[in-house]
Amino acid sequence: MAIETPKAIRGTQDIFGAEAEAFAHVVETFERVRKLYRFRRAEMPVFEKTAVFSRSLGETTDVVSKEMYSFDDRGGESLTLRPEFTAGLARAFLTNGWQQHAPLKVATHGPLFRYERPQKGRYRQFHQLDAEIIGAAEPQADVELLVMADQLLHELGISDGVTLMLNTLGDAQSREAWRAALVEYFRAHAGSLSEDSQDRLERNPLRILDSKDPRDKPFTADAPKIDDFLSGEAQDFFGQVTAGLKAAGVDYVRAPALVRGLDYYRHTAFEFVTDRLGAQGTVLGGGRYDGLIETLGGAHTPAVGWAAGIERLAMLVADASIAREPEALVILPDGPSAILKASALAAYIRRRIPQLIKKIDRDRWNRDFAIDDASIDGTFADNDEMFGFAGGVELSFKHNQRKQFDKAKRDRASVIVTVRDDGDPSSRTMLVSSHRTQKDLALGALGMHSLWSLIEIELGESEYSLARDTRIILPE
RNA sequence: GCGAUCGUAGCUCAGUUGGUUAGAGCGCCGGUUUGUGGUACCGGAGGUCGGGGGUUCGAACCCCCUCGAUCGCCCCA
Repeated sequence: MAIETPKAIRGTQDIFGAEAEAFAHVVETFERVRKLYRFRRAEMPVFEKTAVFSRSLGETTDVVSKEMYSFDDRGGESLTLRPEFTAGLARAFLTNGWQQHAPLKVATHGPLFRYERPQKGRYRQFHQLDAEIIGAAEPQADVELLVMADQLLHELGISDGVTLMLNTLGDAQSREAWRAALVEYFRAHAGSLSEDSQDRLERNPLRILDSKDPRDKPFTADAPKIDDFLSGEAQDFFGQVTAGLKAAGVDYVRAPALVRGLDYYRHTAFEFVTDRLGAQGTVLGGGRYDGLIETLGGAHTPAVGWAAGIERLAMLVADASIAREPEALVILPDGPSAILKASALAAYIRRRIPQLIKKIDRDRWNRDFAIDDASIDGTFADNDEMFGFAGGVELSFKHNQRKQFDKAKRDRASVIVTVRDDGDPSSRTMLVSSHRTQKDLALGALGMHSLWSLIEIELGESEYSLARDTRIILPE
């Protein structure tokens, strides 16, 4: 009887290789930018009491009413796997006395769970980056978050084709008045609306504006505009947000129909949208949620935040082939007698490389900046590559020599070093086809190839003497 | 939750009026050759044709159910 291999759960993914590199690249870039903007790091549990989400998101929202992974634990308590970050973060803010840090700039990332129909860029276990400012009513907080999001996309190299869609929902009064006007307006045309929109009329009338159904289009154009219902304060607030964006040089498009799905949003609402991911075009979205903390029993605490889908960002990164698997220097023991020597060499190089990189960076720094301050403007761009080193040393231990060599090439080795035992007159080093392009080399990129040159010099006449008999095999 | 397309070796796929032991490339394992490893060649392992049921003398190919993926709707990151 054959043993059946259990299958992965629907909507989950196993990420590997280039995709995993892209995923990690997104997270690493986020961490760097988050520190740059001085957002503090937080980690929260993956599950909470169900009430944390049902109360803050709104009972009637799709997320709460049909997409949550909820279950009773052994004590009979209803728990839920987090479908989003904000509610759990708000709960943590209240239960840990984080109020003392307000306005608190926090960031986190990790897995979230939603029972939805899987599609490209949409999974049941998915991952988000998240940034929030809790306890700040100032529009400058909204601006800070948006500028940070914009920089993140730029640093990921995927800002082309991504547009910031911006809207305001006004304060609670403005939003309510607008909502009432919309209901009245659409109710007059209810008979002509799509079934979906007739349903939305009761549950979430704002969303009718977003409808893609051609039957709704004629009515959405003439629907009441939020701008006509904004209070003076709400107008002023939005004006300060847009002025802040202009001052920081962040482009946006006013999207009066943009409405976020969750009940807690007020004032600023925004999405960064791309047309390259089909129906899942929203890559980062968020807004202000001044009422949320109160729904969890806290004092009135204004807050803003956004979340971004790591999978979606990673797909854009992969399309732009920005993230590469690290290049390799491969060390092959040439026969069993050379195994120990090869591992000694690998250990030496691996320990030495971080110091060499520091030394190179320091030398370049001195060369570029110490000589002439006036040159600073021009040197930053030139030096982008020097911080991008991603290389590794692979010590091969497969027994078949031929396979070792073939595998090294498949793994895109920049340098292959074979090691033979002492006393073997044919001891030699081989440099095999550098896979870096001419352009990379011309830029003086810090690759495995150039690092190996330094190591060769260091080794000199040592016991390895690997630089002798060097042979270079040119790329095809 | 609704609609559409699809599901054949590890990967990419071929395989129609349903008919003998289901194929290719790449990968994997072994070997030969090449003046020392980028080549070429030989051989081998590996497939419940997503799963279950049905129609039929006989189905990878037809029908039903089911699971999964993809695309769209809904919703959202």
